Amino acid sequence: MTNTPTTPNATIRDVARLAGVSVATISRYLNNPEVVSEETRKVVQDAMASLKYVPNTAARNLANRRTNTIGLLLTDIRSDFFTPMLRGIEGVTNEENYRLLISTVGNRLNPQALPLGPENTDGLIIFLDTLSEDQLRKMTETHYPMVLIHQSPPADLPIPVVTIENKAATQRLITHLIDVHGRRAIGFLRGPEDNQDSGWREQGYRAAITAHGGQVNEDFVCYGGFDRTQGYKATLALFASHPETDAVFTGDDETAIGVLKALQELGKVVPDEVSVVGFDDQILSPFLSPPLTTIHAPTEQVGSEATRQLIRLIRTGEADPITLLPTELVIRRSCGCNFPA
Amino acid sequence: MTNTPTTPNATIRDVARLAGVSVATISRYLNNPEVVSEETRKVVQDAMASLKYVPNTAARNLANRRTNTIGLLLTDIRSDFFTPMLRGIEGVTNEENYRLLISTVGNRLNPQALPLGPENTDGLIIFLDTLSEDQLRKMTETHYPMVLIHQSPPADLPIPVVTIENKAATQRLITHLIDVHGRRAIGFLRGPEDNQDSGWREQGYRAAITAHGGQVNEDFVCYGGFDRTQGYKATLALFASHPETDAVFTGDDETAIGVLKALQELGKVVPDEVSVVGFDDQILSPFLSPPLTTIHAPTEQVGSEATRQLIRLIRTGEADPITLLPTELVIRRSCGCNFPA
DNA sequence: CTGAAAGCGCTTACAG
DNA sequence: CTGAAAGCGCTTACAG
Repeated sequence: MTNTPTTPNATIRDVARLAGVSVATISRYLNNPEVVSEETRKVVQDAMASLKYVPNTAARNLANRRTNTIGLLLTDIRSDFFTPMLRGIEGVTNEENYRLLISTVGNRLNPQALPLGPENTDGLIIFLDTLSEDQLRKMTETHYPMVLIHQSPPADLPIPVVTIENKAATQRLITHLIDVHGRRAIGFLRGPEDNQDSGWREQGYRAAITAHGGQVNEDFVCYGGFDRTQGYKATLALFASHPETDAVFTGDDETAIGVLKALQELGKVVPDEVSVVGFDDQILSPFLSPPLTTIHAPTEQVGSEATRQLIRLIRTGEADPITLLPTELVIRRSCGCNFPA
Repeated sequence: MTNTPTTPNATIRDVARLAGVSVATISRYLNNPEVVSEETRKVVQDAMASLKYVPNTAARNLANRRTNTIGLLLTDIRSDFFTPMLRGIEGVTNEENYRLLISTVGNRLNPQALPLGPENTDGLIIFLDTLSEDQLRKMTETHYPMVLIHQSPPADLPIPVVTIENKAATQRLITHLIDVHGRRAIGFLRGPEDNQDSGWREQGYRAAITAHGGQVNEDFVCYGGFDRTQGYKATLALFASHPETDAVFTGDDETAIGVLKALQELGKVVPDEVSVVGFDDQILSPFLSPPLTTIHAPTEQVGSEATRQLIRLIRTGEADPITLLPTELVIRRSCGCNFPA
């Protein structure tokens, strides 16, 4: 299958010639139609149409010193998490007439050559642990607009953050397990060591237990990745050492899948014998069996809000230092409640 | 939070001045270091480093008449399907040093203004039903490189396609239901009317039944979207009119979730009374209960292969007219086999 | 409301 | 191996 180049595209000069006006007028028509006289406008329109003229973006970017593009930097493209976030980002970029450039970087490897930067984007949305503190610091020095998602910047760097409310929601969830379902031995698969969301959730977990006069048994706080397999293994290990466990709270819904599988193998009936609750409310959560009680994280909004903040930062030089989006308890069946089937 | 612009970036001219050479030499160093003398190279390196020089992409693009960027055009960002595909695409663009621009367009609405085109990308990957035949035709006329995913072009348009093998795999799957599990009344939730994959799967379904001396009962072929809710409703309707149904084949795994839910409510035990099988092998499929027998679709490879074809088309003007990636039967529990738990 | 001209930051034949 | 100069296709003060 062959694709041979055709006649080169018409340029602004061609349009000007055909319309019998100057290139400046064409440019004005493009950027500010109302300053061009009604009559001229018509001629220009016709000329553009008959030449099928499409302005050259590179030339406009060069002359304007901006790219009208924002970048999204990720470590990888995985998980249910990613899709709604991207949808939120893409929705706003589309609305605001920005283009969206996406790139992954190996997790903090090869710190030099970033594929996205001032040379091709007006600003950057940075997801989670994508960049090292050092890189963030350098990029901040150049005043390149950036917004972080689900990660606070190093203390002295004024980079805006968009993330979700973790602690209060978790406290509410654990309190529900204690008050309504009488759970006492609540395992917590907290997630990765350095994940900030996990840290806040752990605070909520501890606060809930302490507030009920309990004391946190450190055996119940298990570290690990957000990952089905790890959830599966951690659950088996937890019940091996603490068979009295009567509830498992996982740092995300993804992990809950592994937990449910492990409990099934152990012959523990959920939720009769053991409650299972998660965090995120991913799209599959209502379809698990039993349907998962969890905290709804507004992931799509995180994406859209981060994009709005970034565009504001680009345009006005200002943004909210921190945006904390509200989360919400979603009661289903896996905690022990009677979820309408 | 404020972000004030800083001193403008160094240009090639600044570097040339500091290094005491011409801008042409700097440009050569950038594009073809080996043609610059060892000695000059050192001086240039130092100058670039001390000025923290970053070449301006817009200027390079303008001078080169290319963007080093490829575009991905979608109707929406949804489903488990999207993530692996994007991962495949992004992997190759990264490898080949292309940037990736992503945009959605409302499904064939507003046919004029595409956000992606020759003005900002060297070529385009087009997913499914994103563009009308008319648009494809116009863009083909300009010899703009494009590759279609999961959709053939109109007959006379030479646009390369990357998709998967649907028919043979489906025939194998249905044959398995008939031969191994003795199923005879196999409902088929085929998916959207105009989806080409669905069309091929339907051919496989019919071929399998016919090959076994059966006759296809048209009541068993149900149209609908790829969607849990529709799967749920279609299943209820199917069993209402045909309670003898002993298997359901859904056009994708997503829909199978709704099918399983409906069967549970109907009190039909899967797979003892009814087999359920899907297509795609999405990440959640092994975690459904029971684990889903399905056809594995190499979605990530579809993404990477489409990207390779596009880059080849851009660079050489040639690409394979059609790339059909192999699919594979994945036996789990929901068909009736004994899947190792 | 419109035009002439300089400039955006690079690349690349053409000479040497 | 290197430089001077034209060109890539736009935008935008400056005049008028």
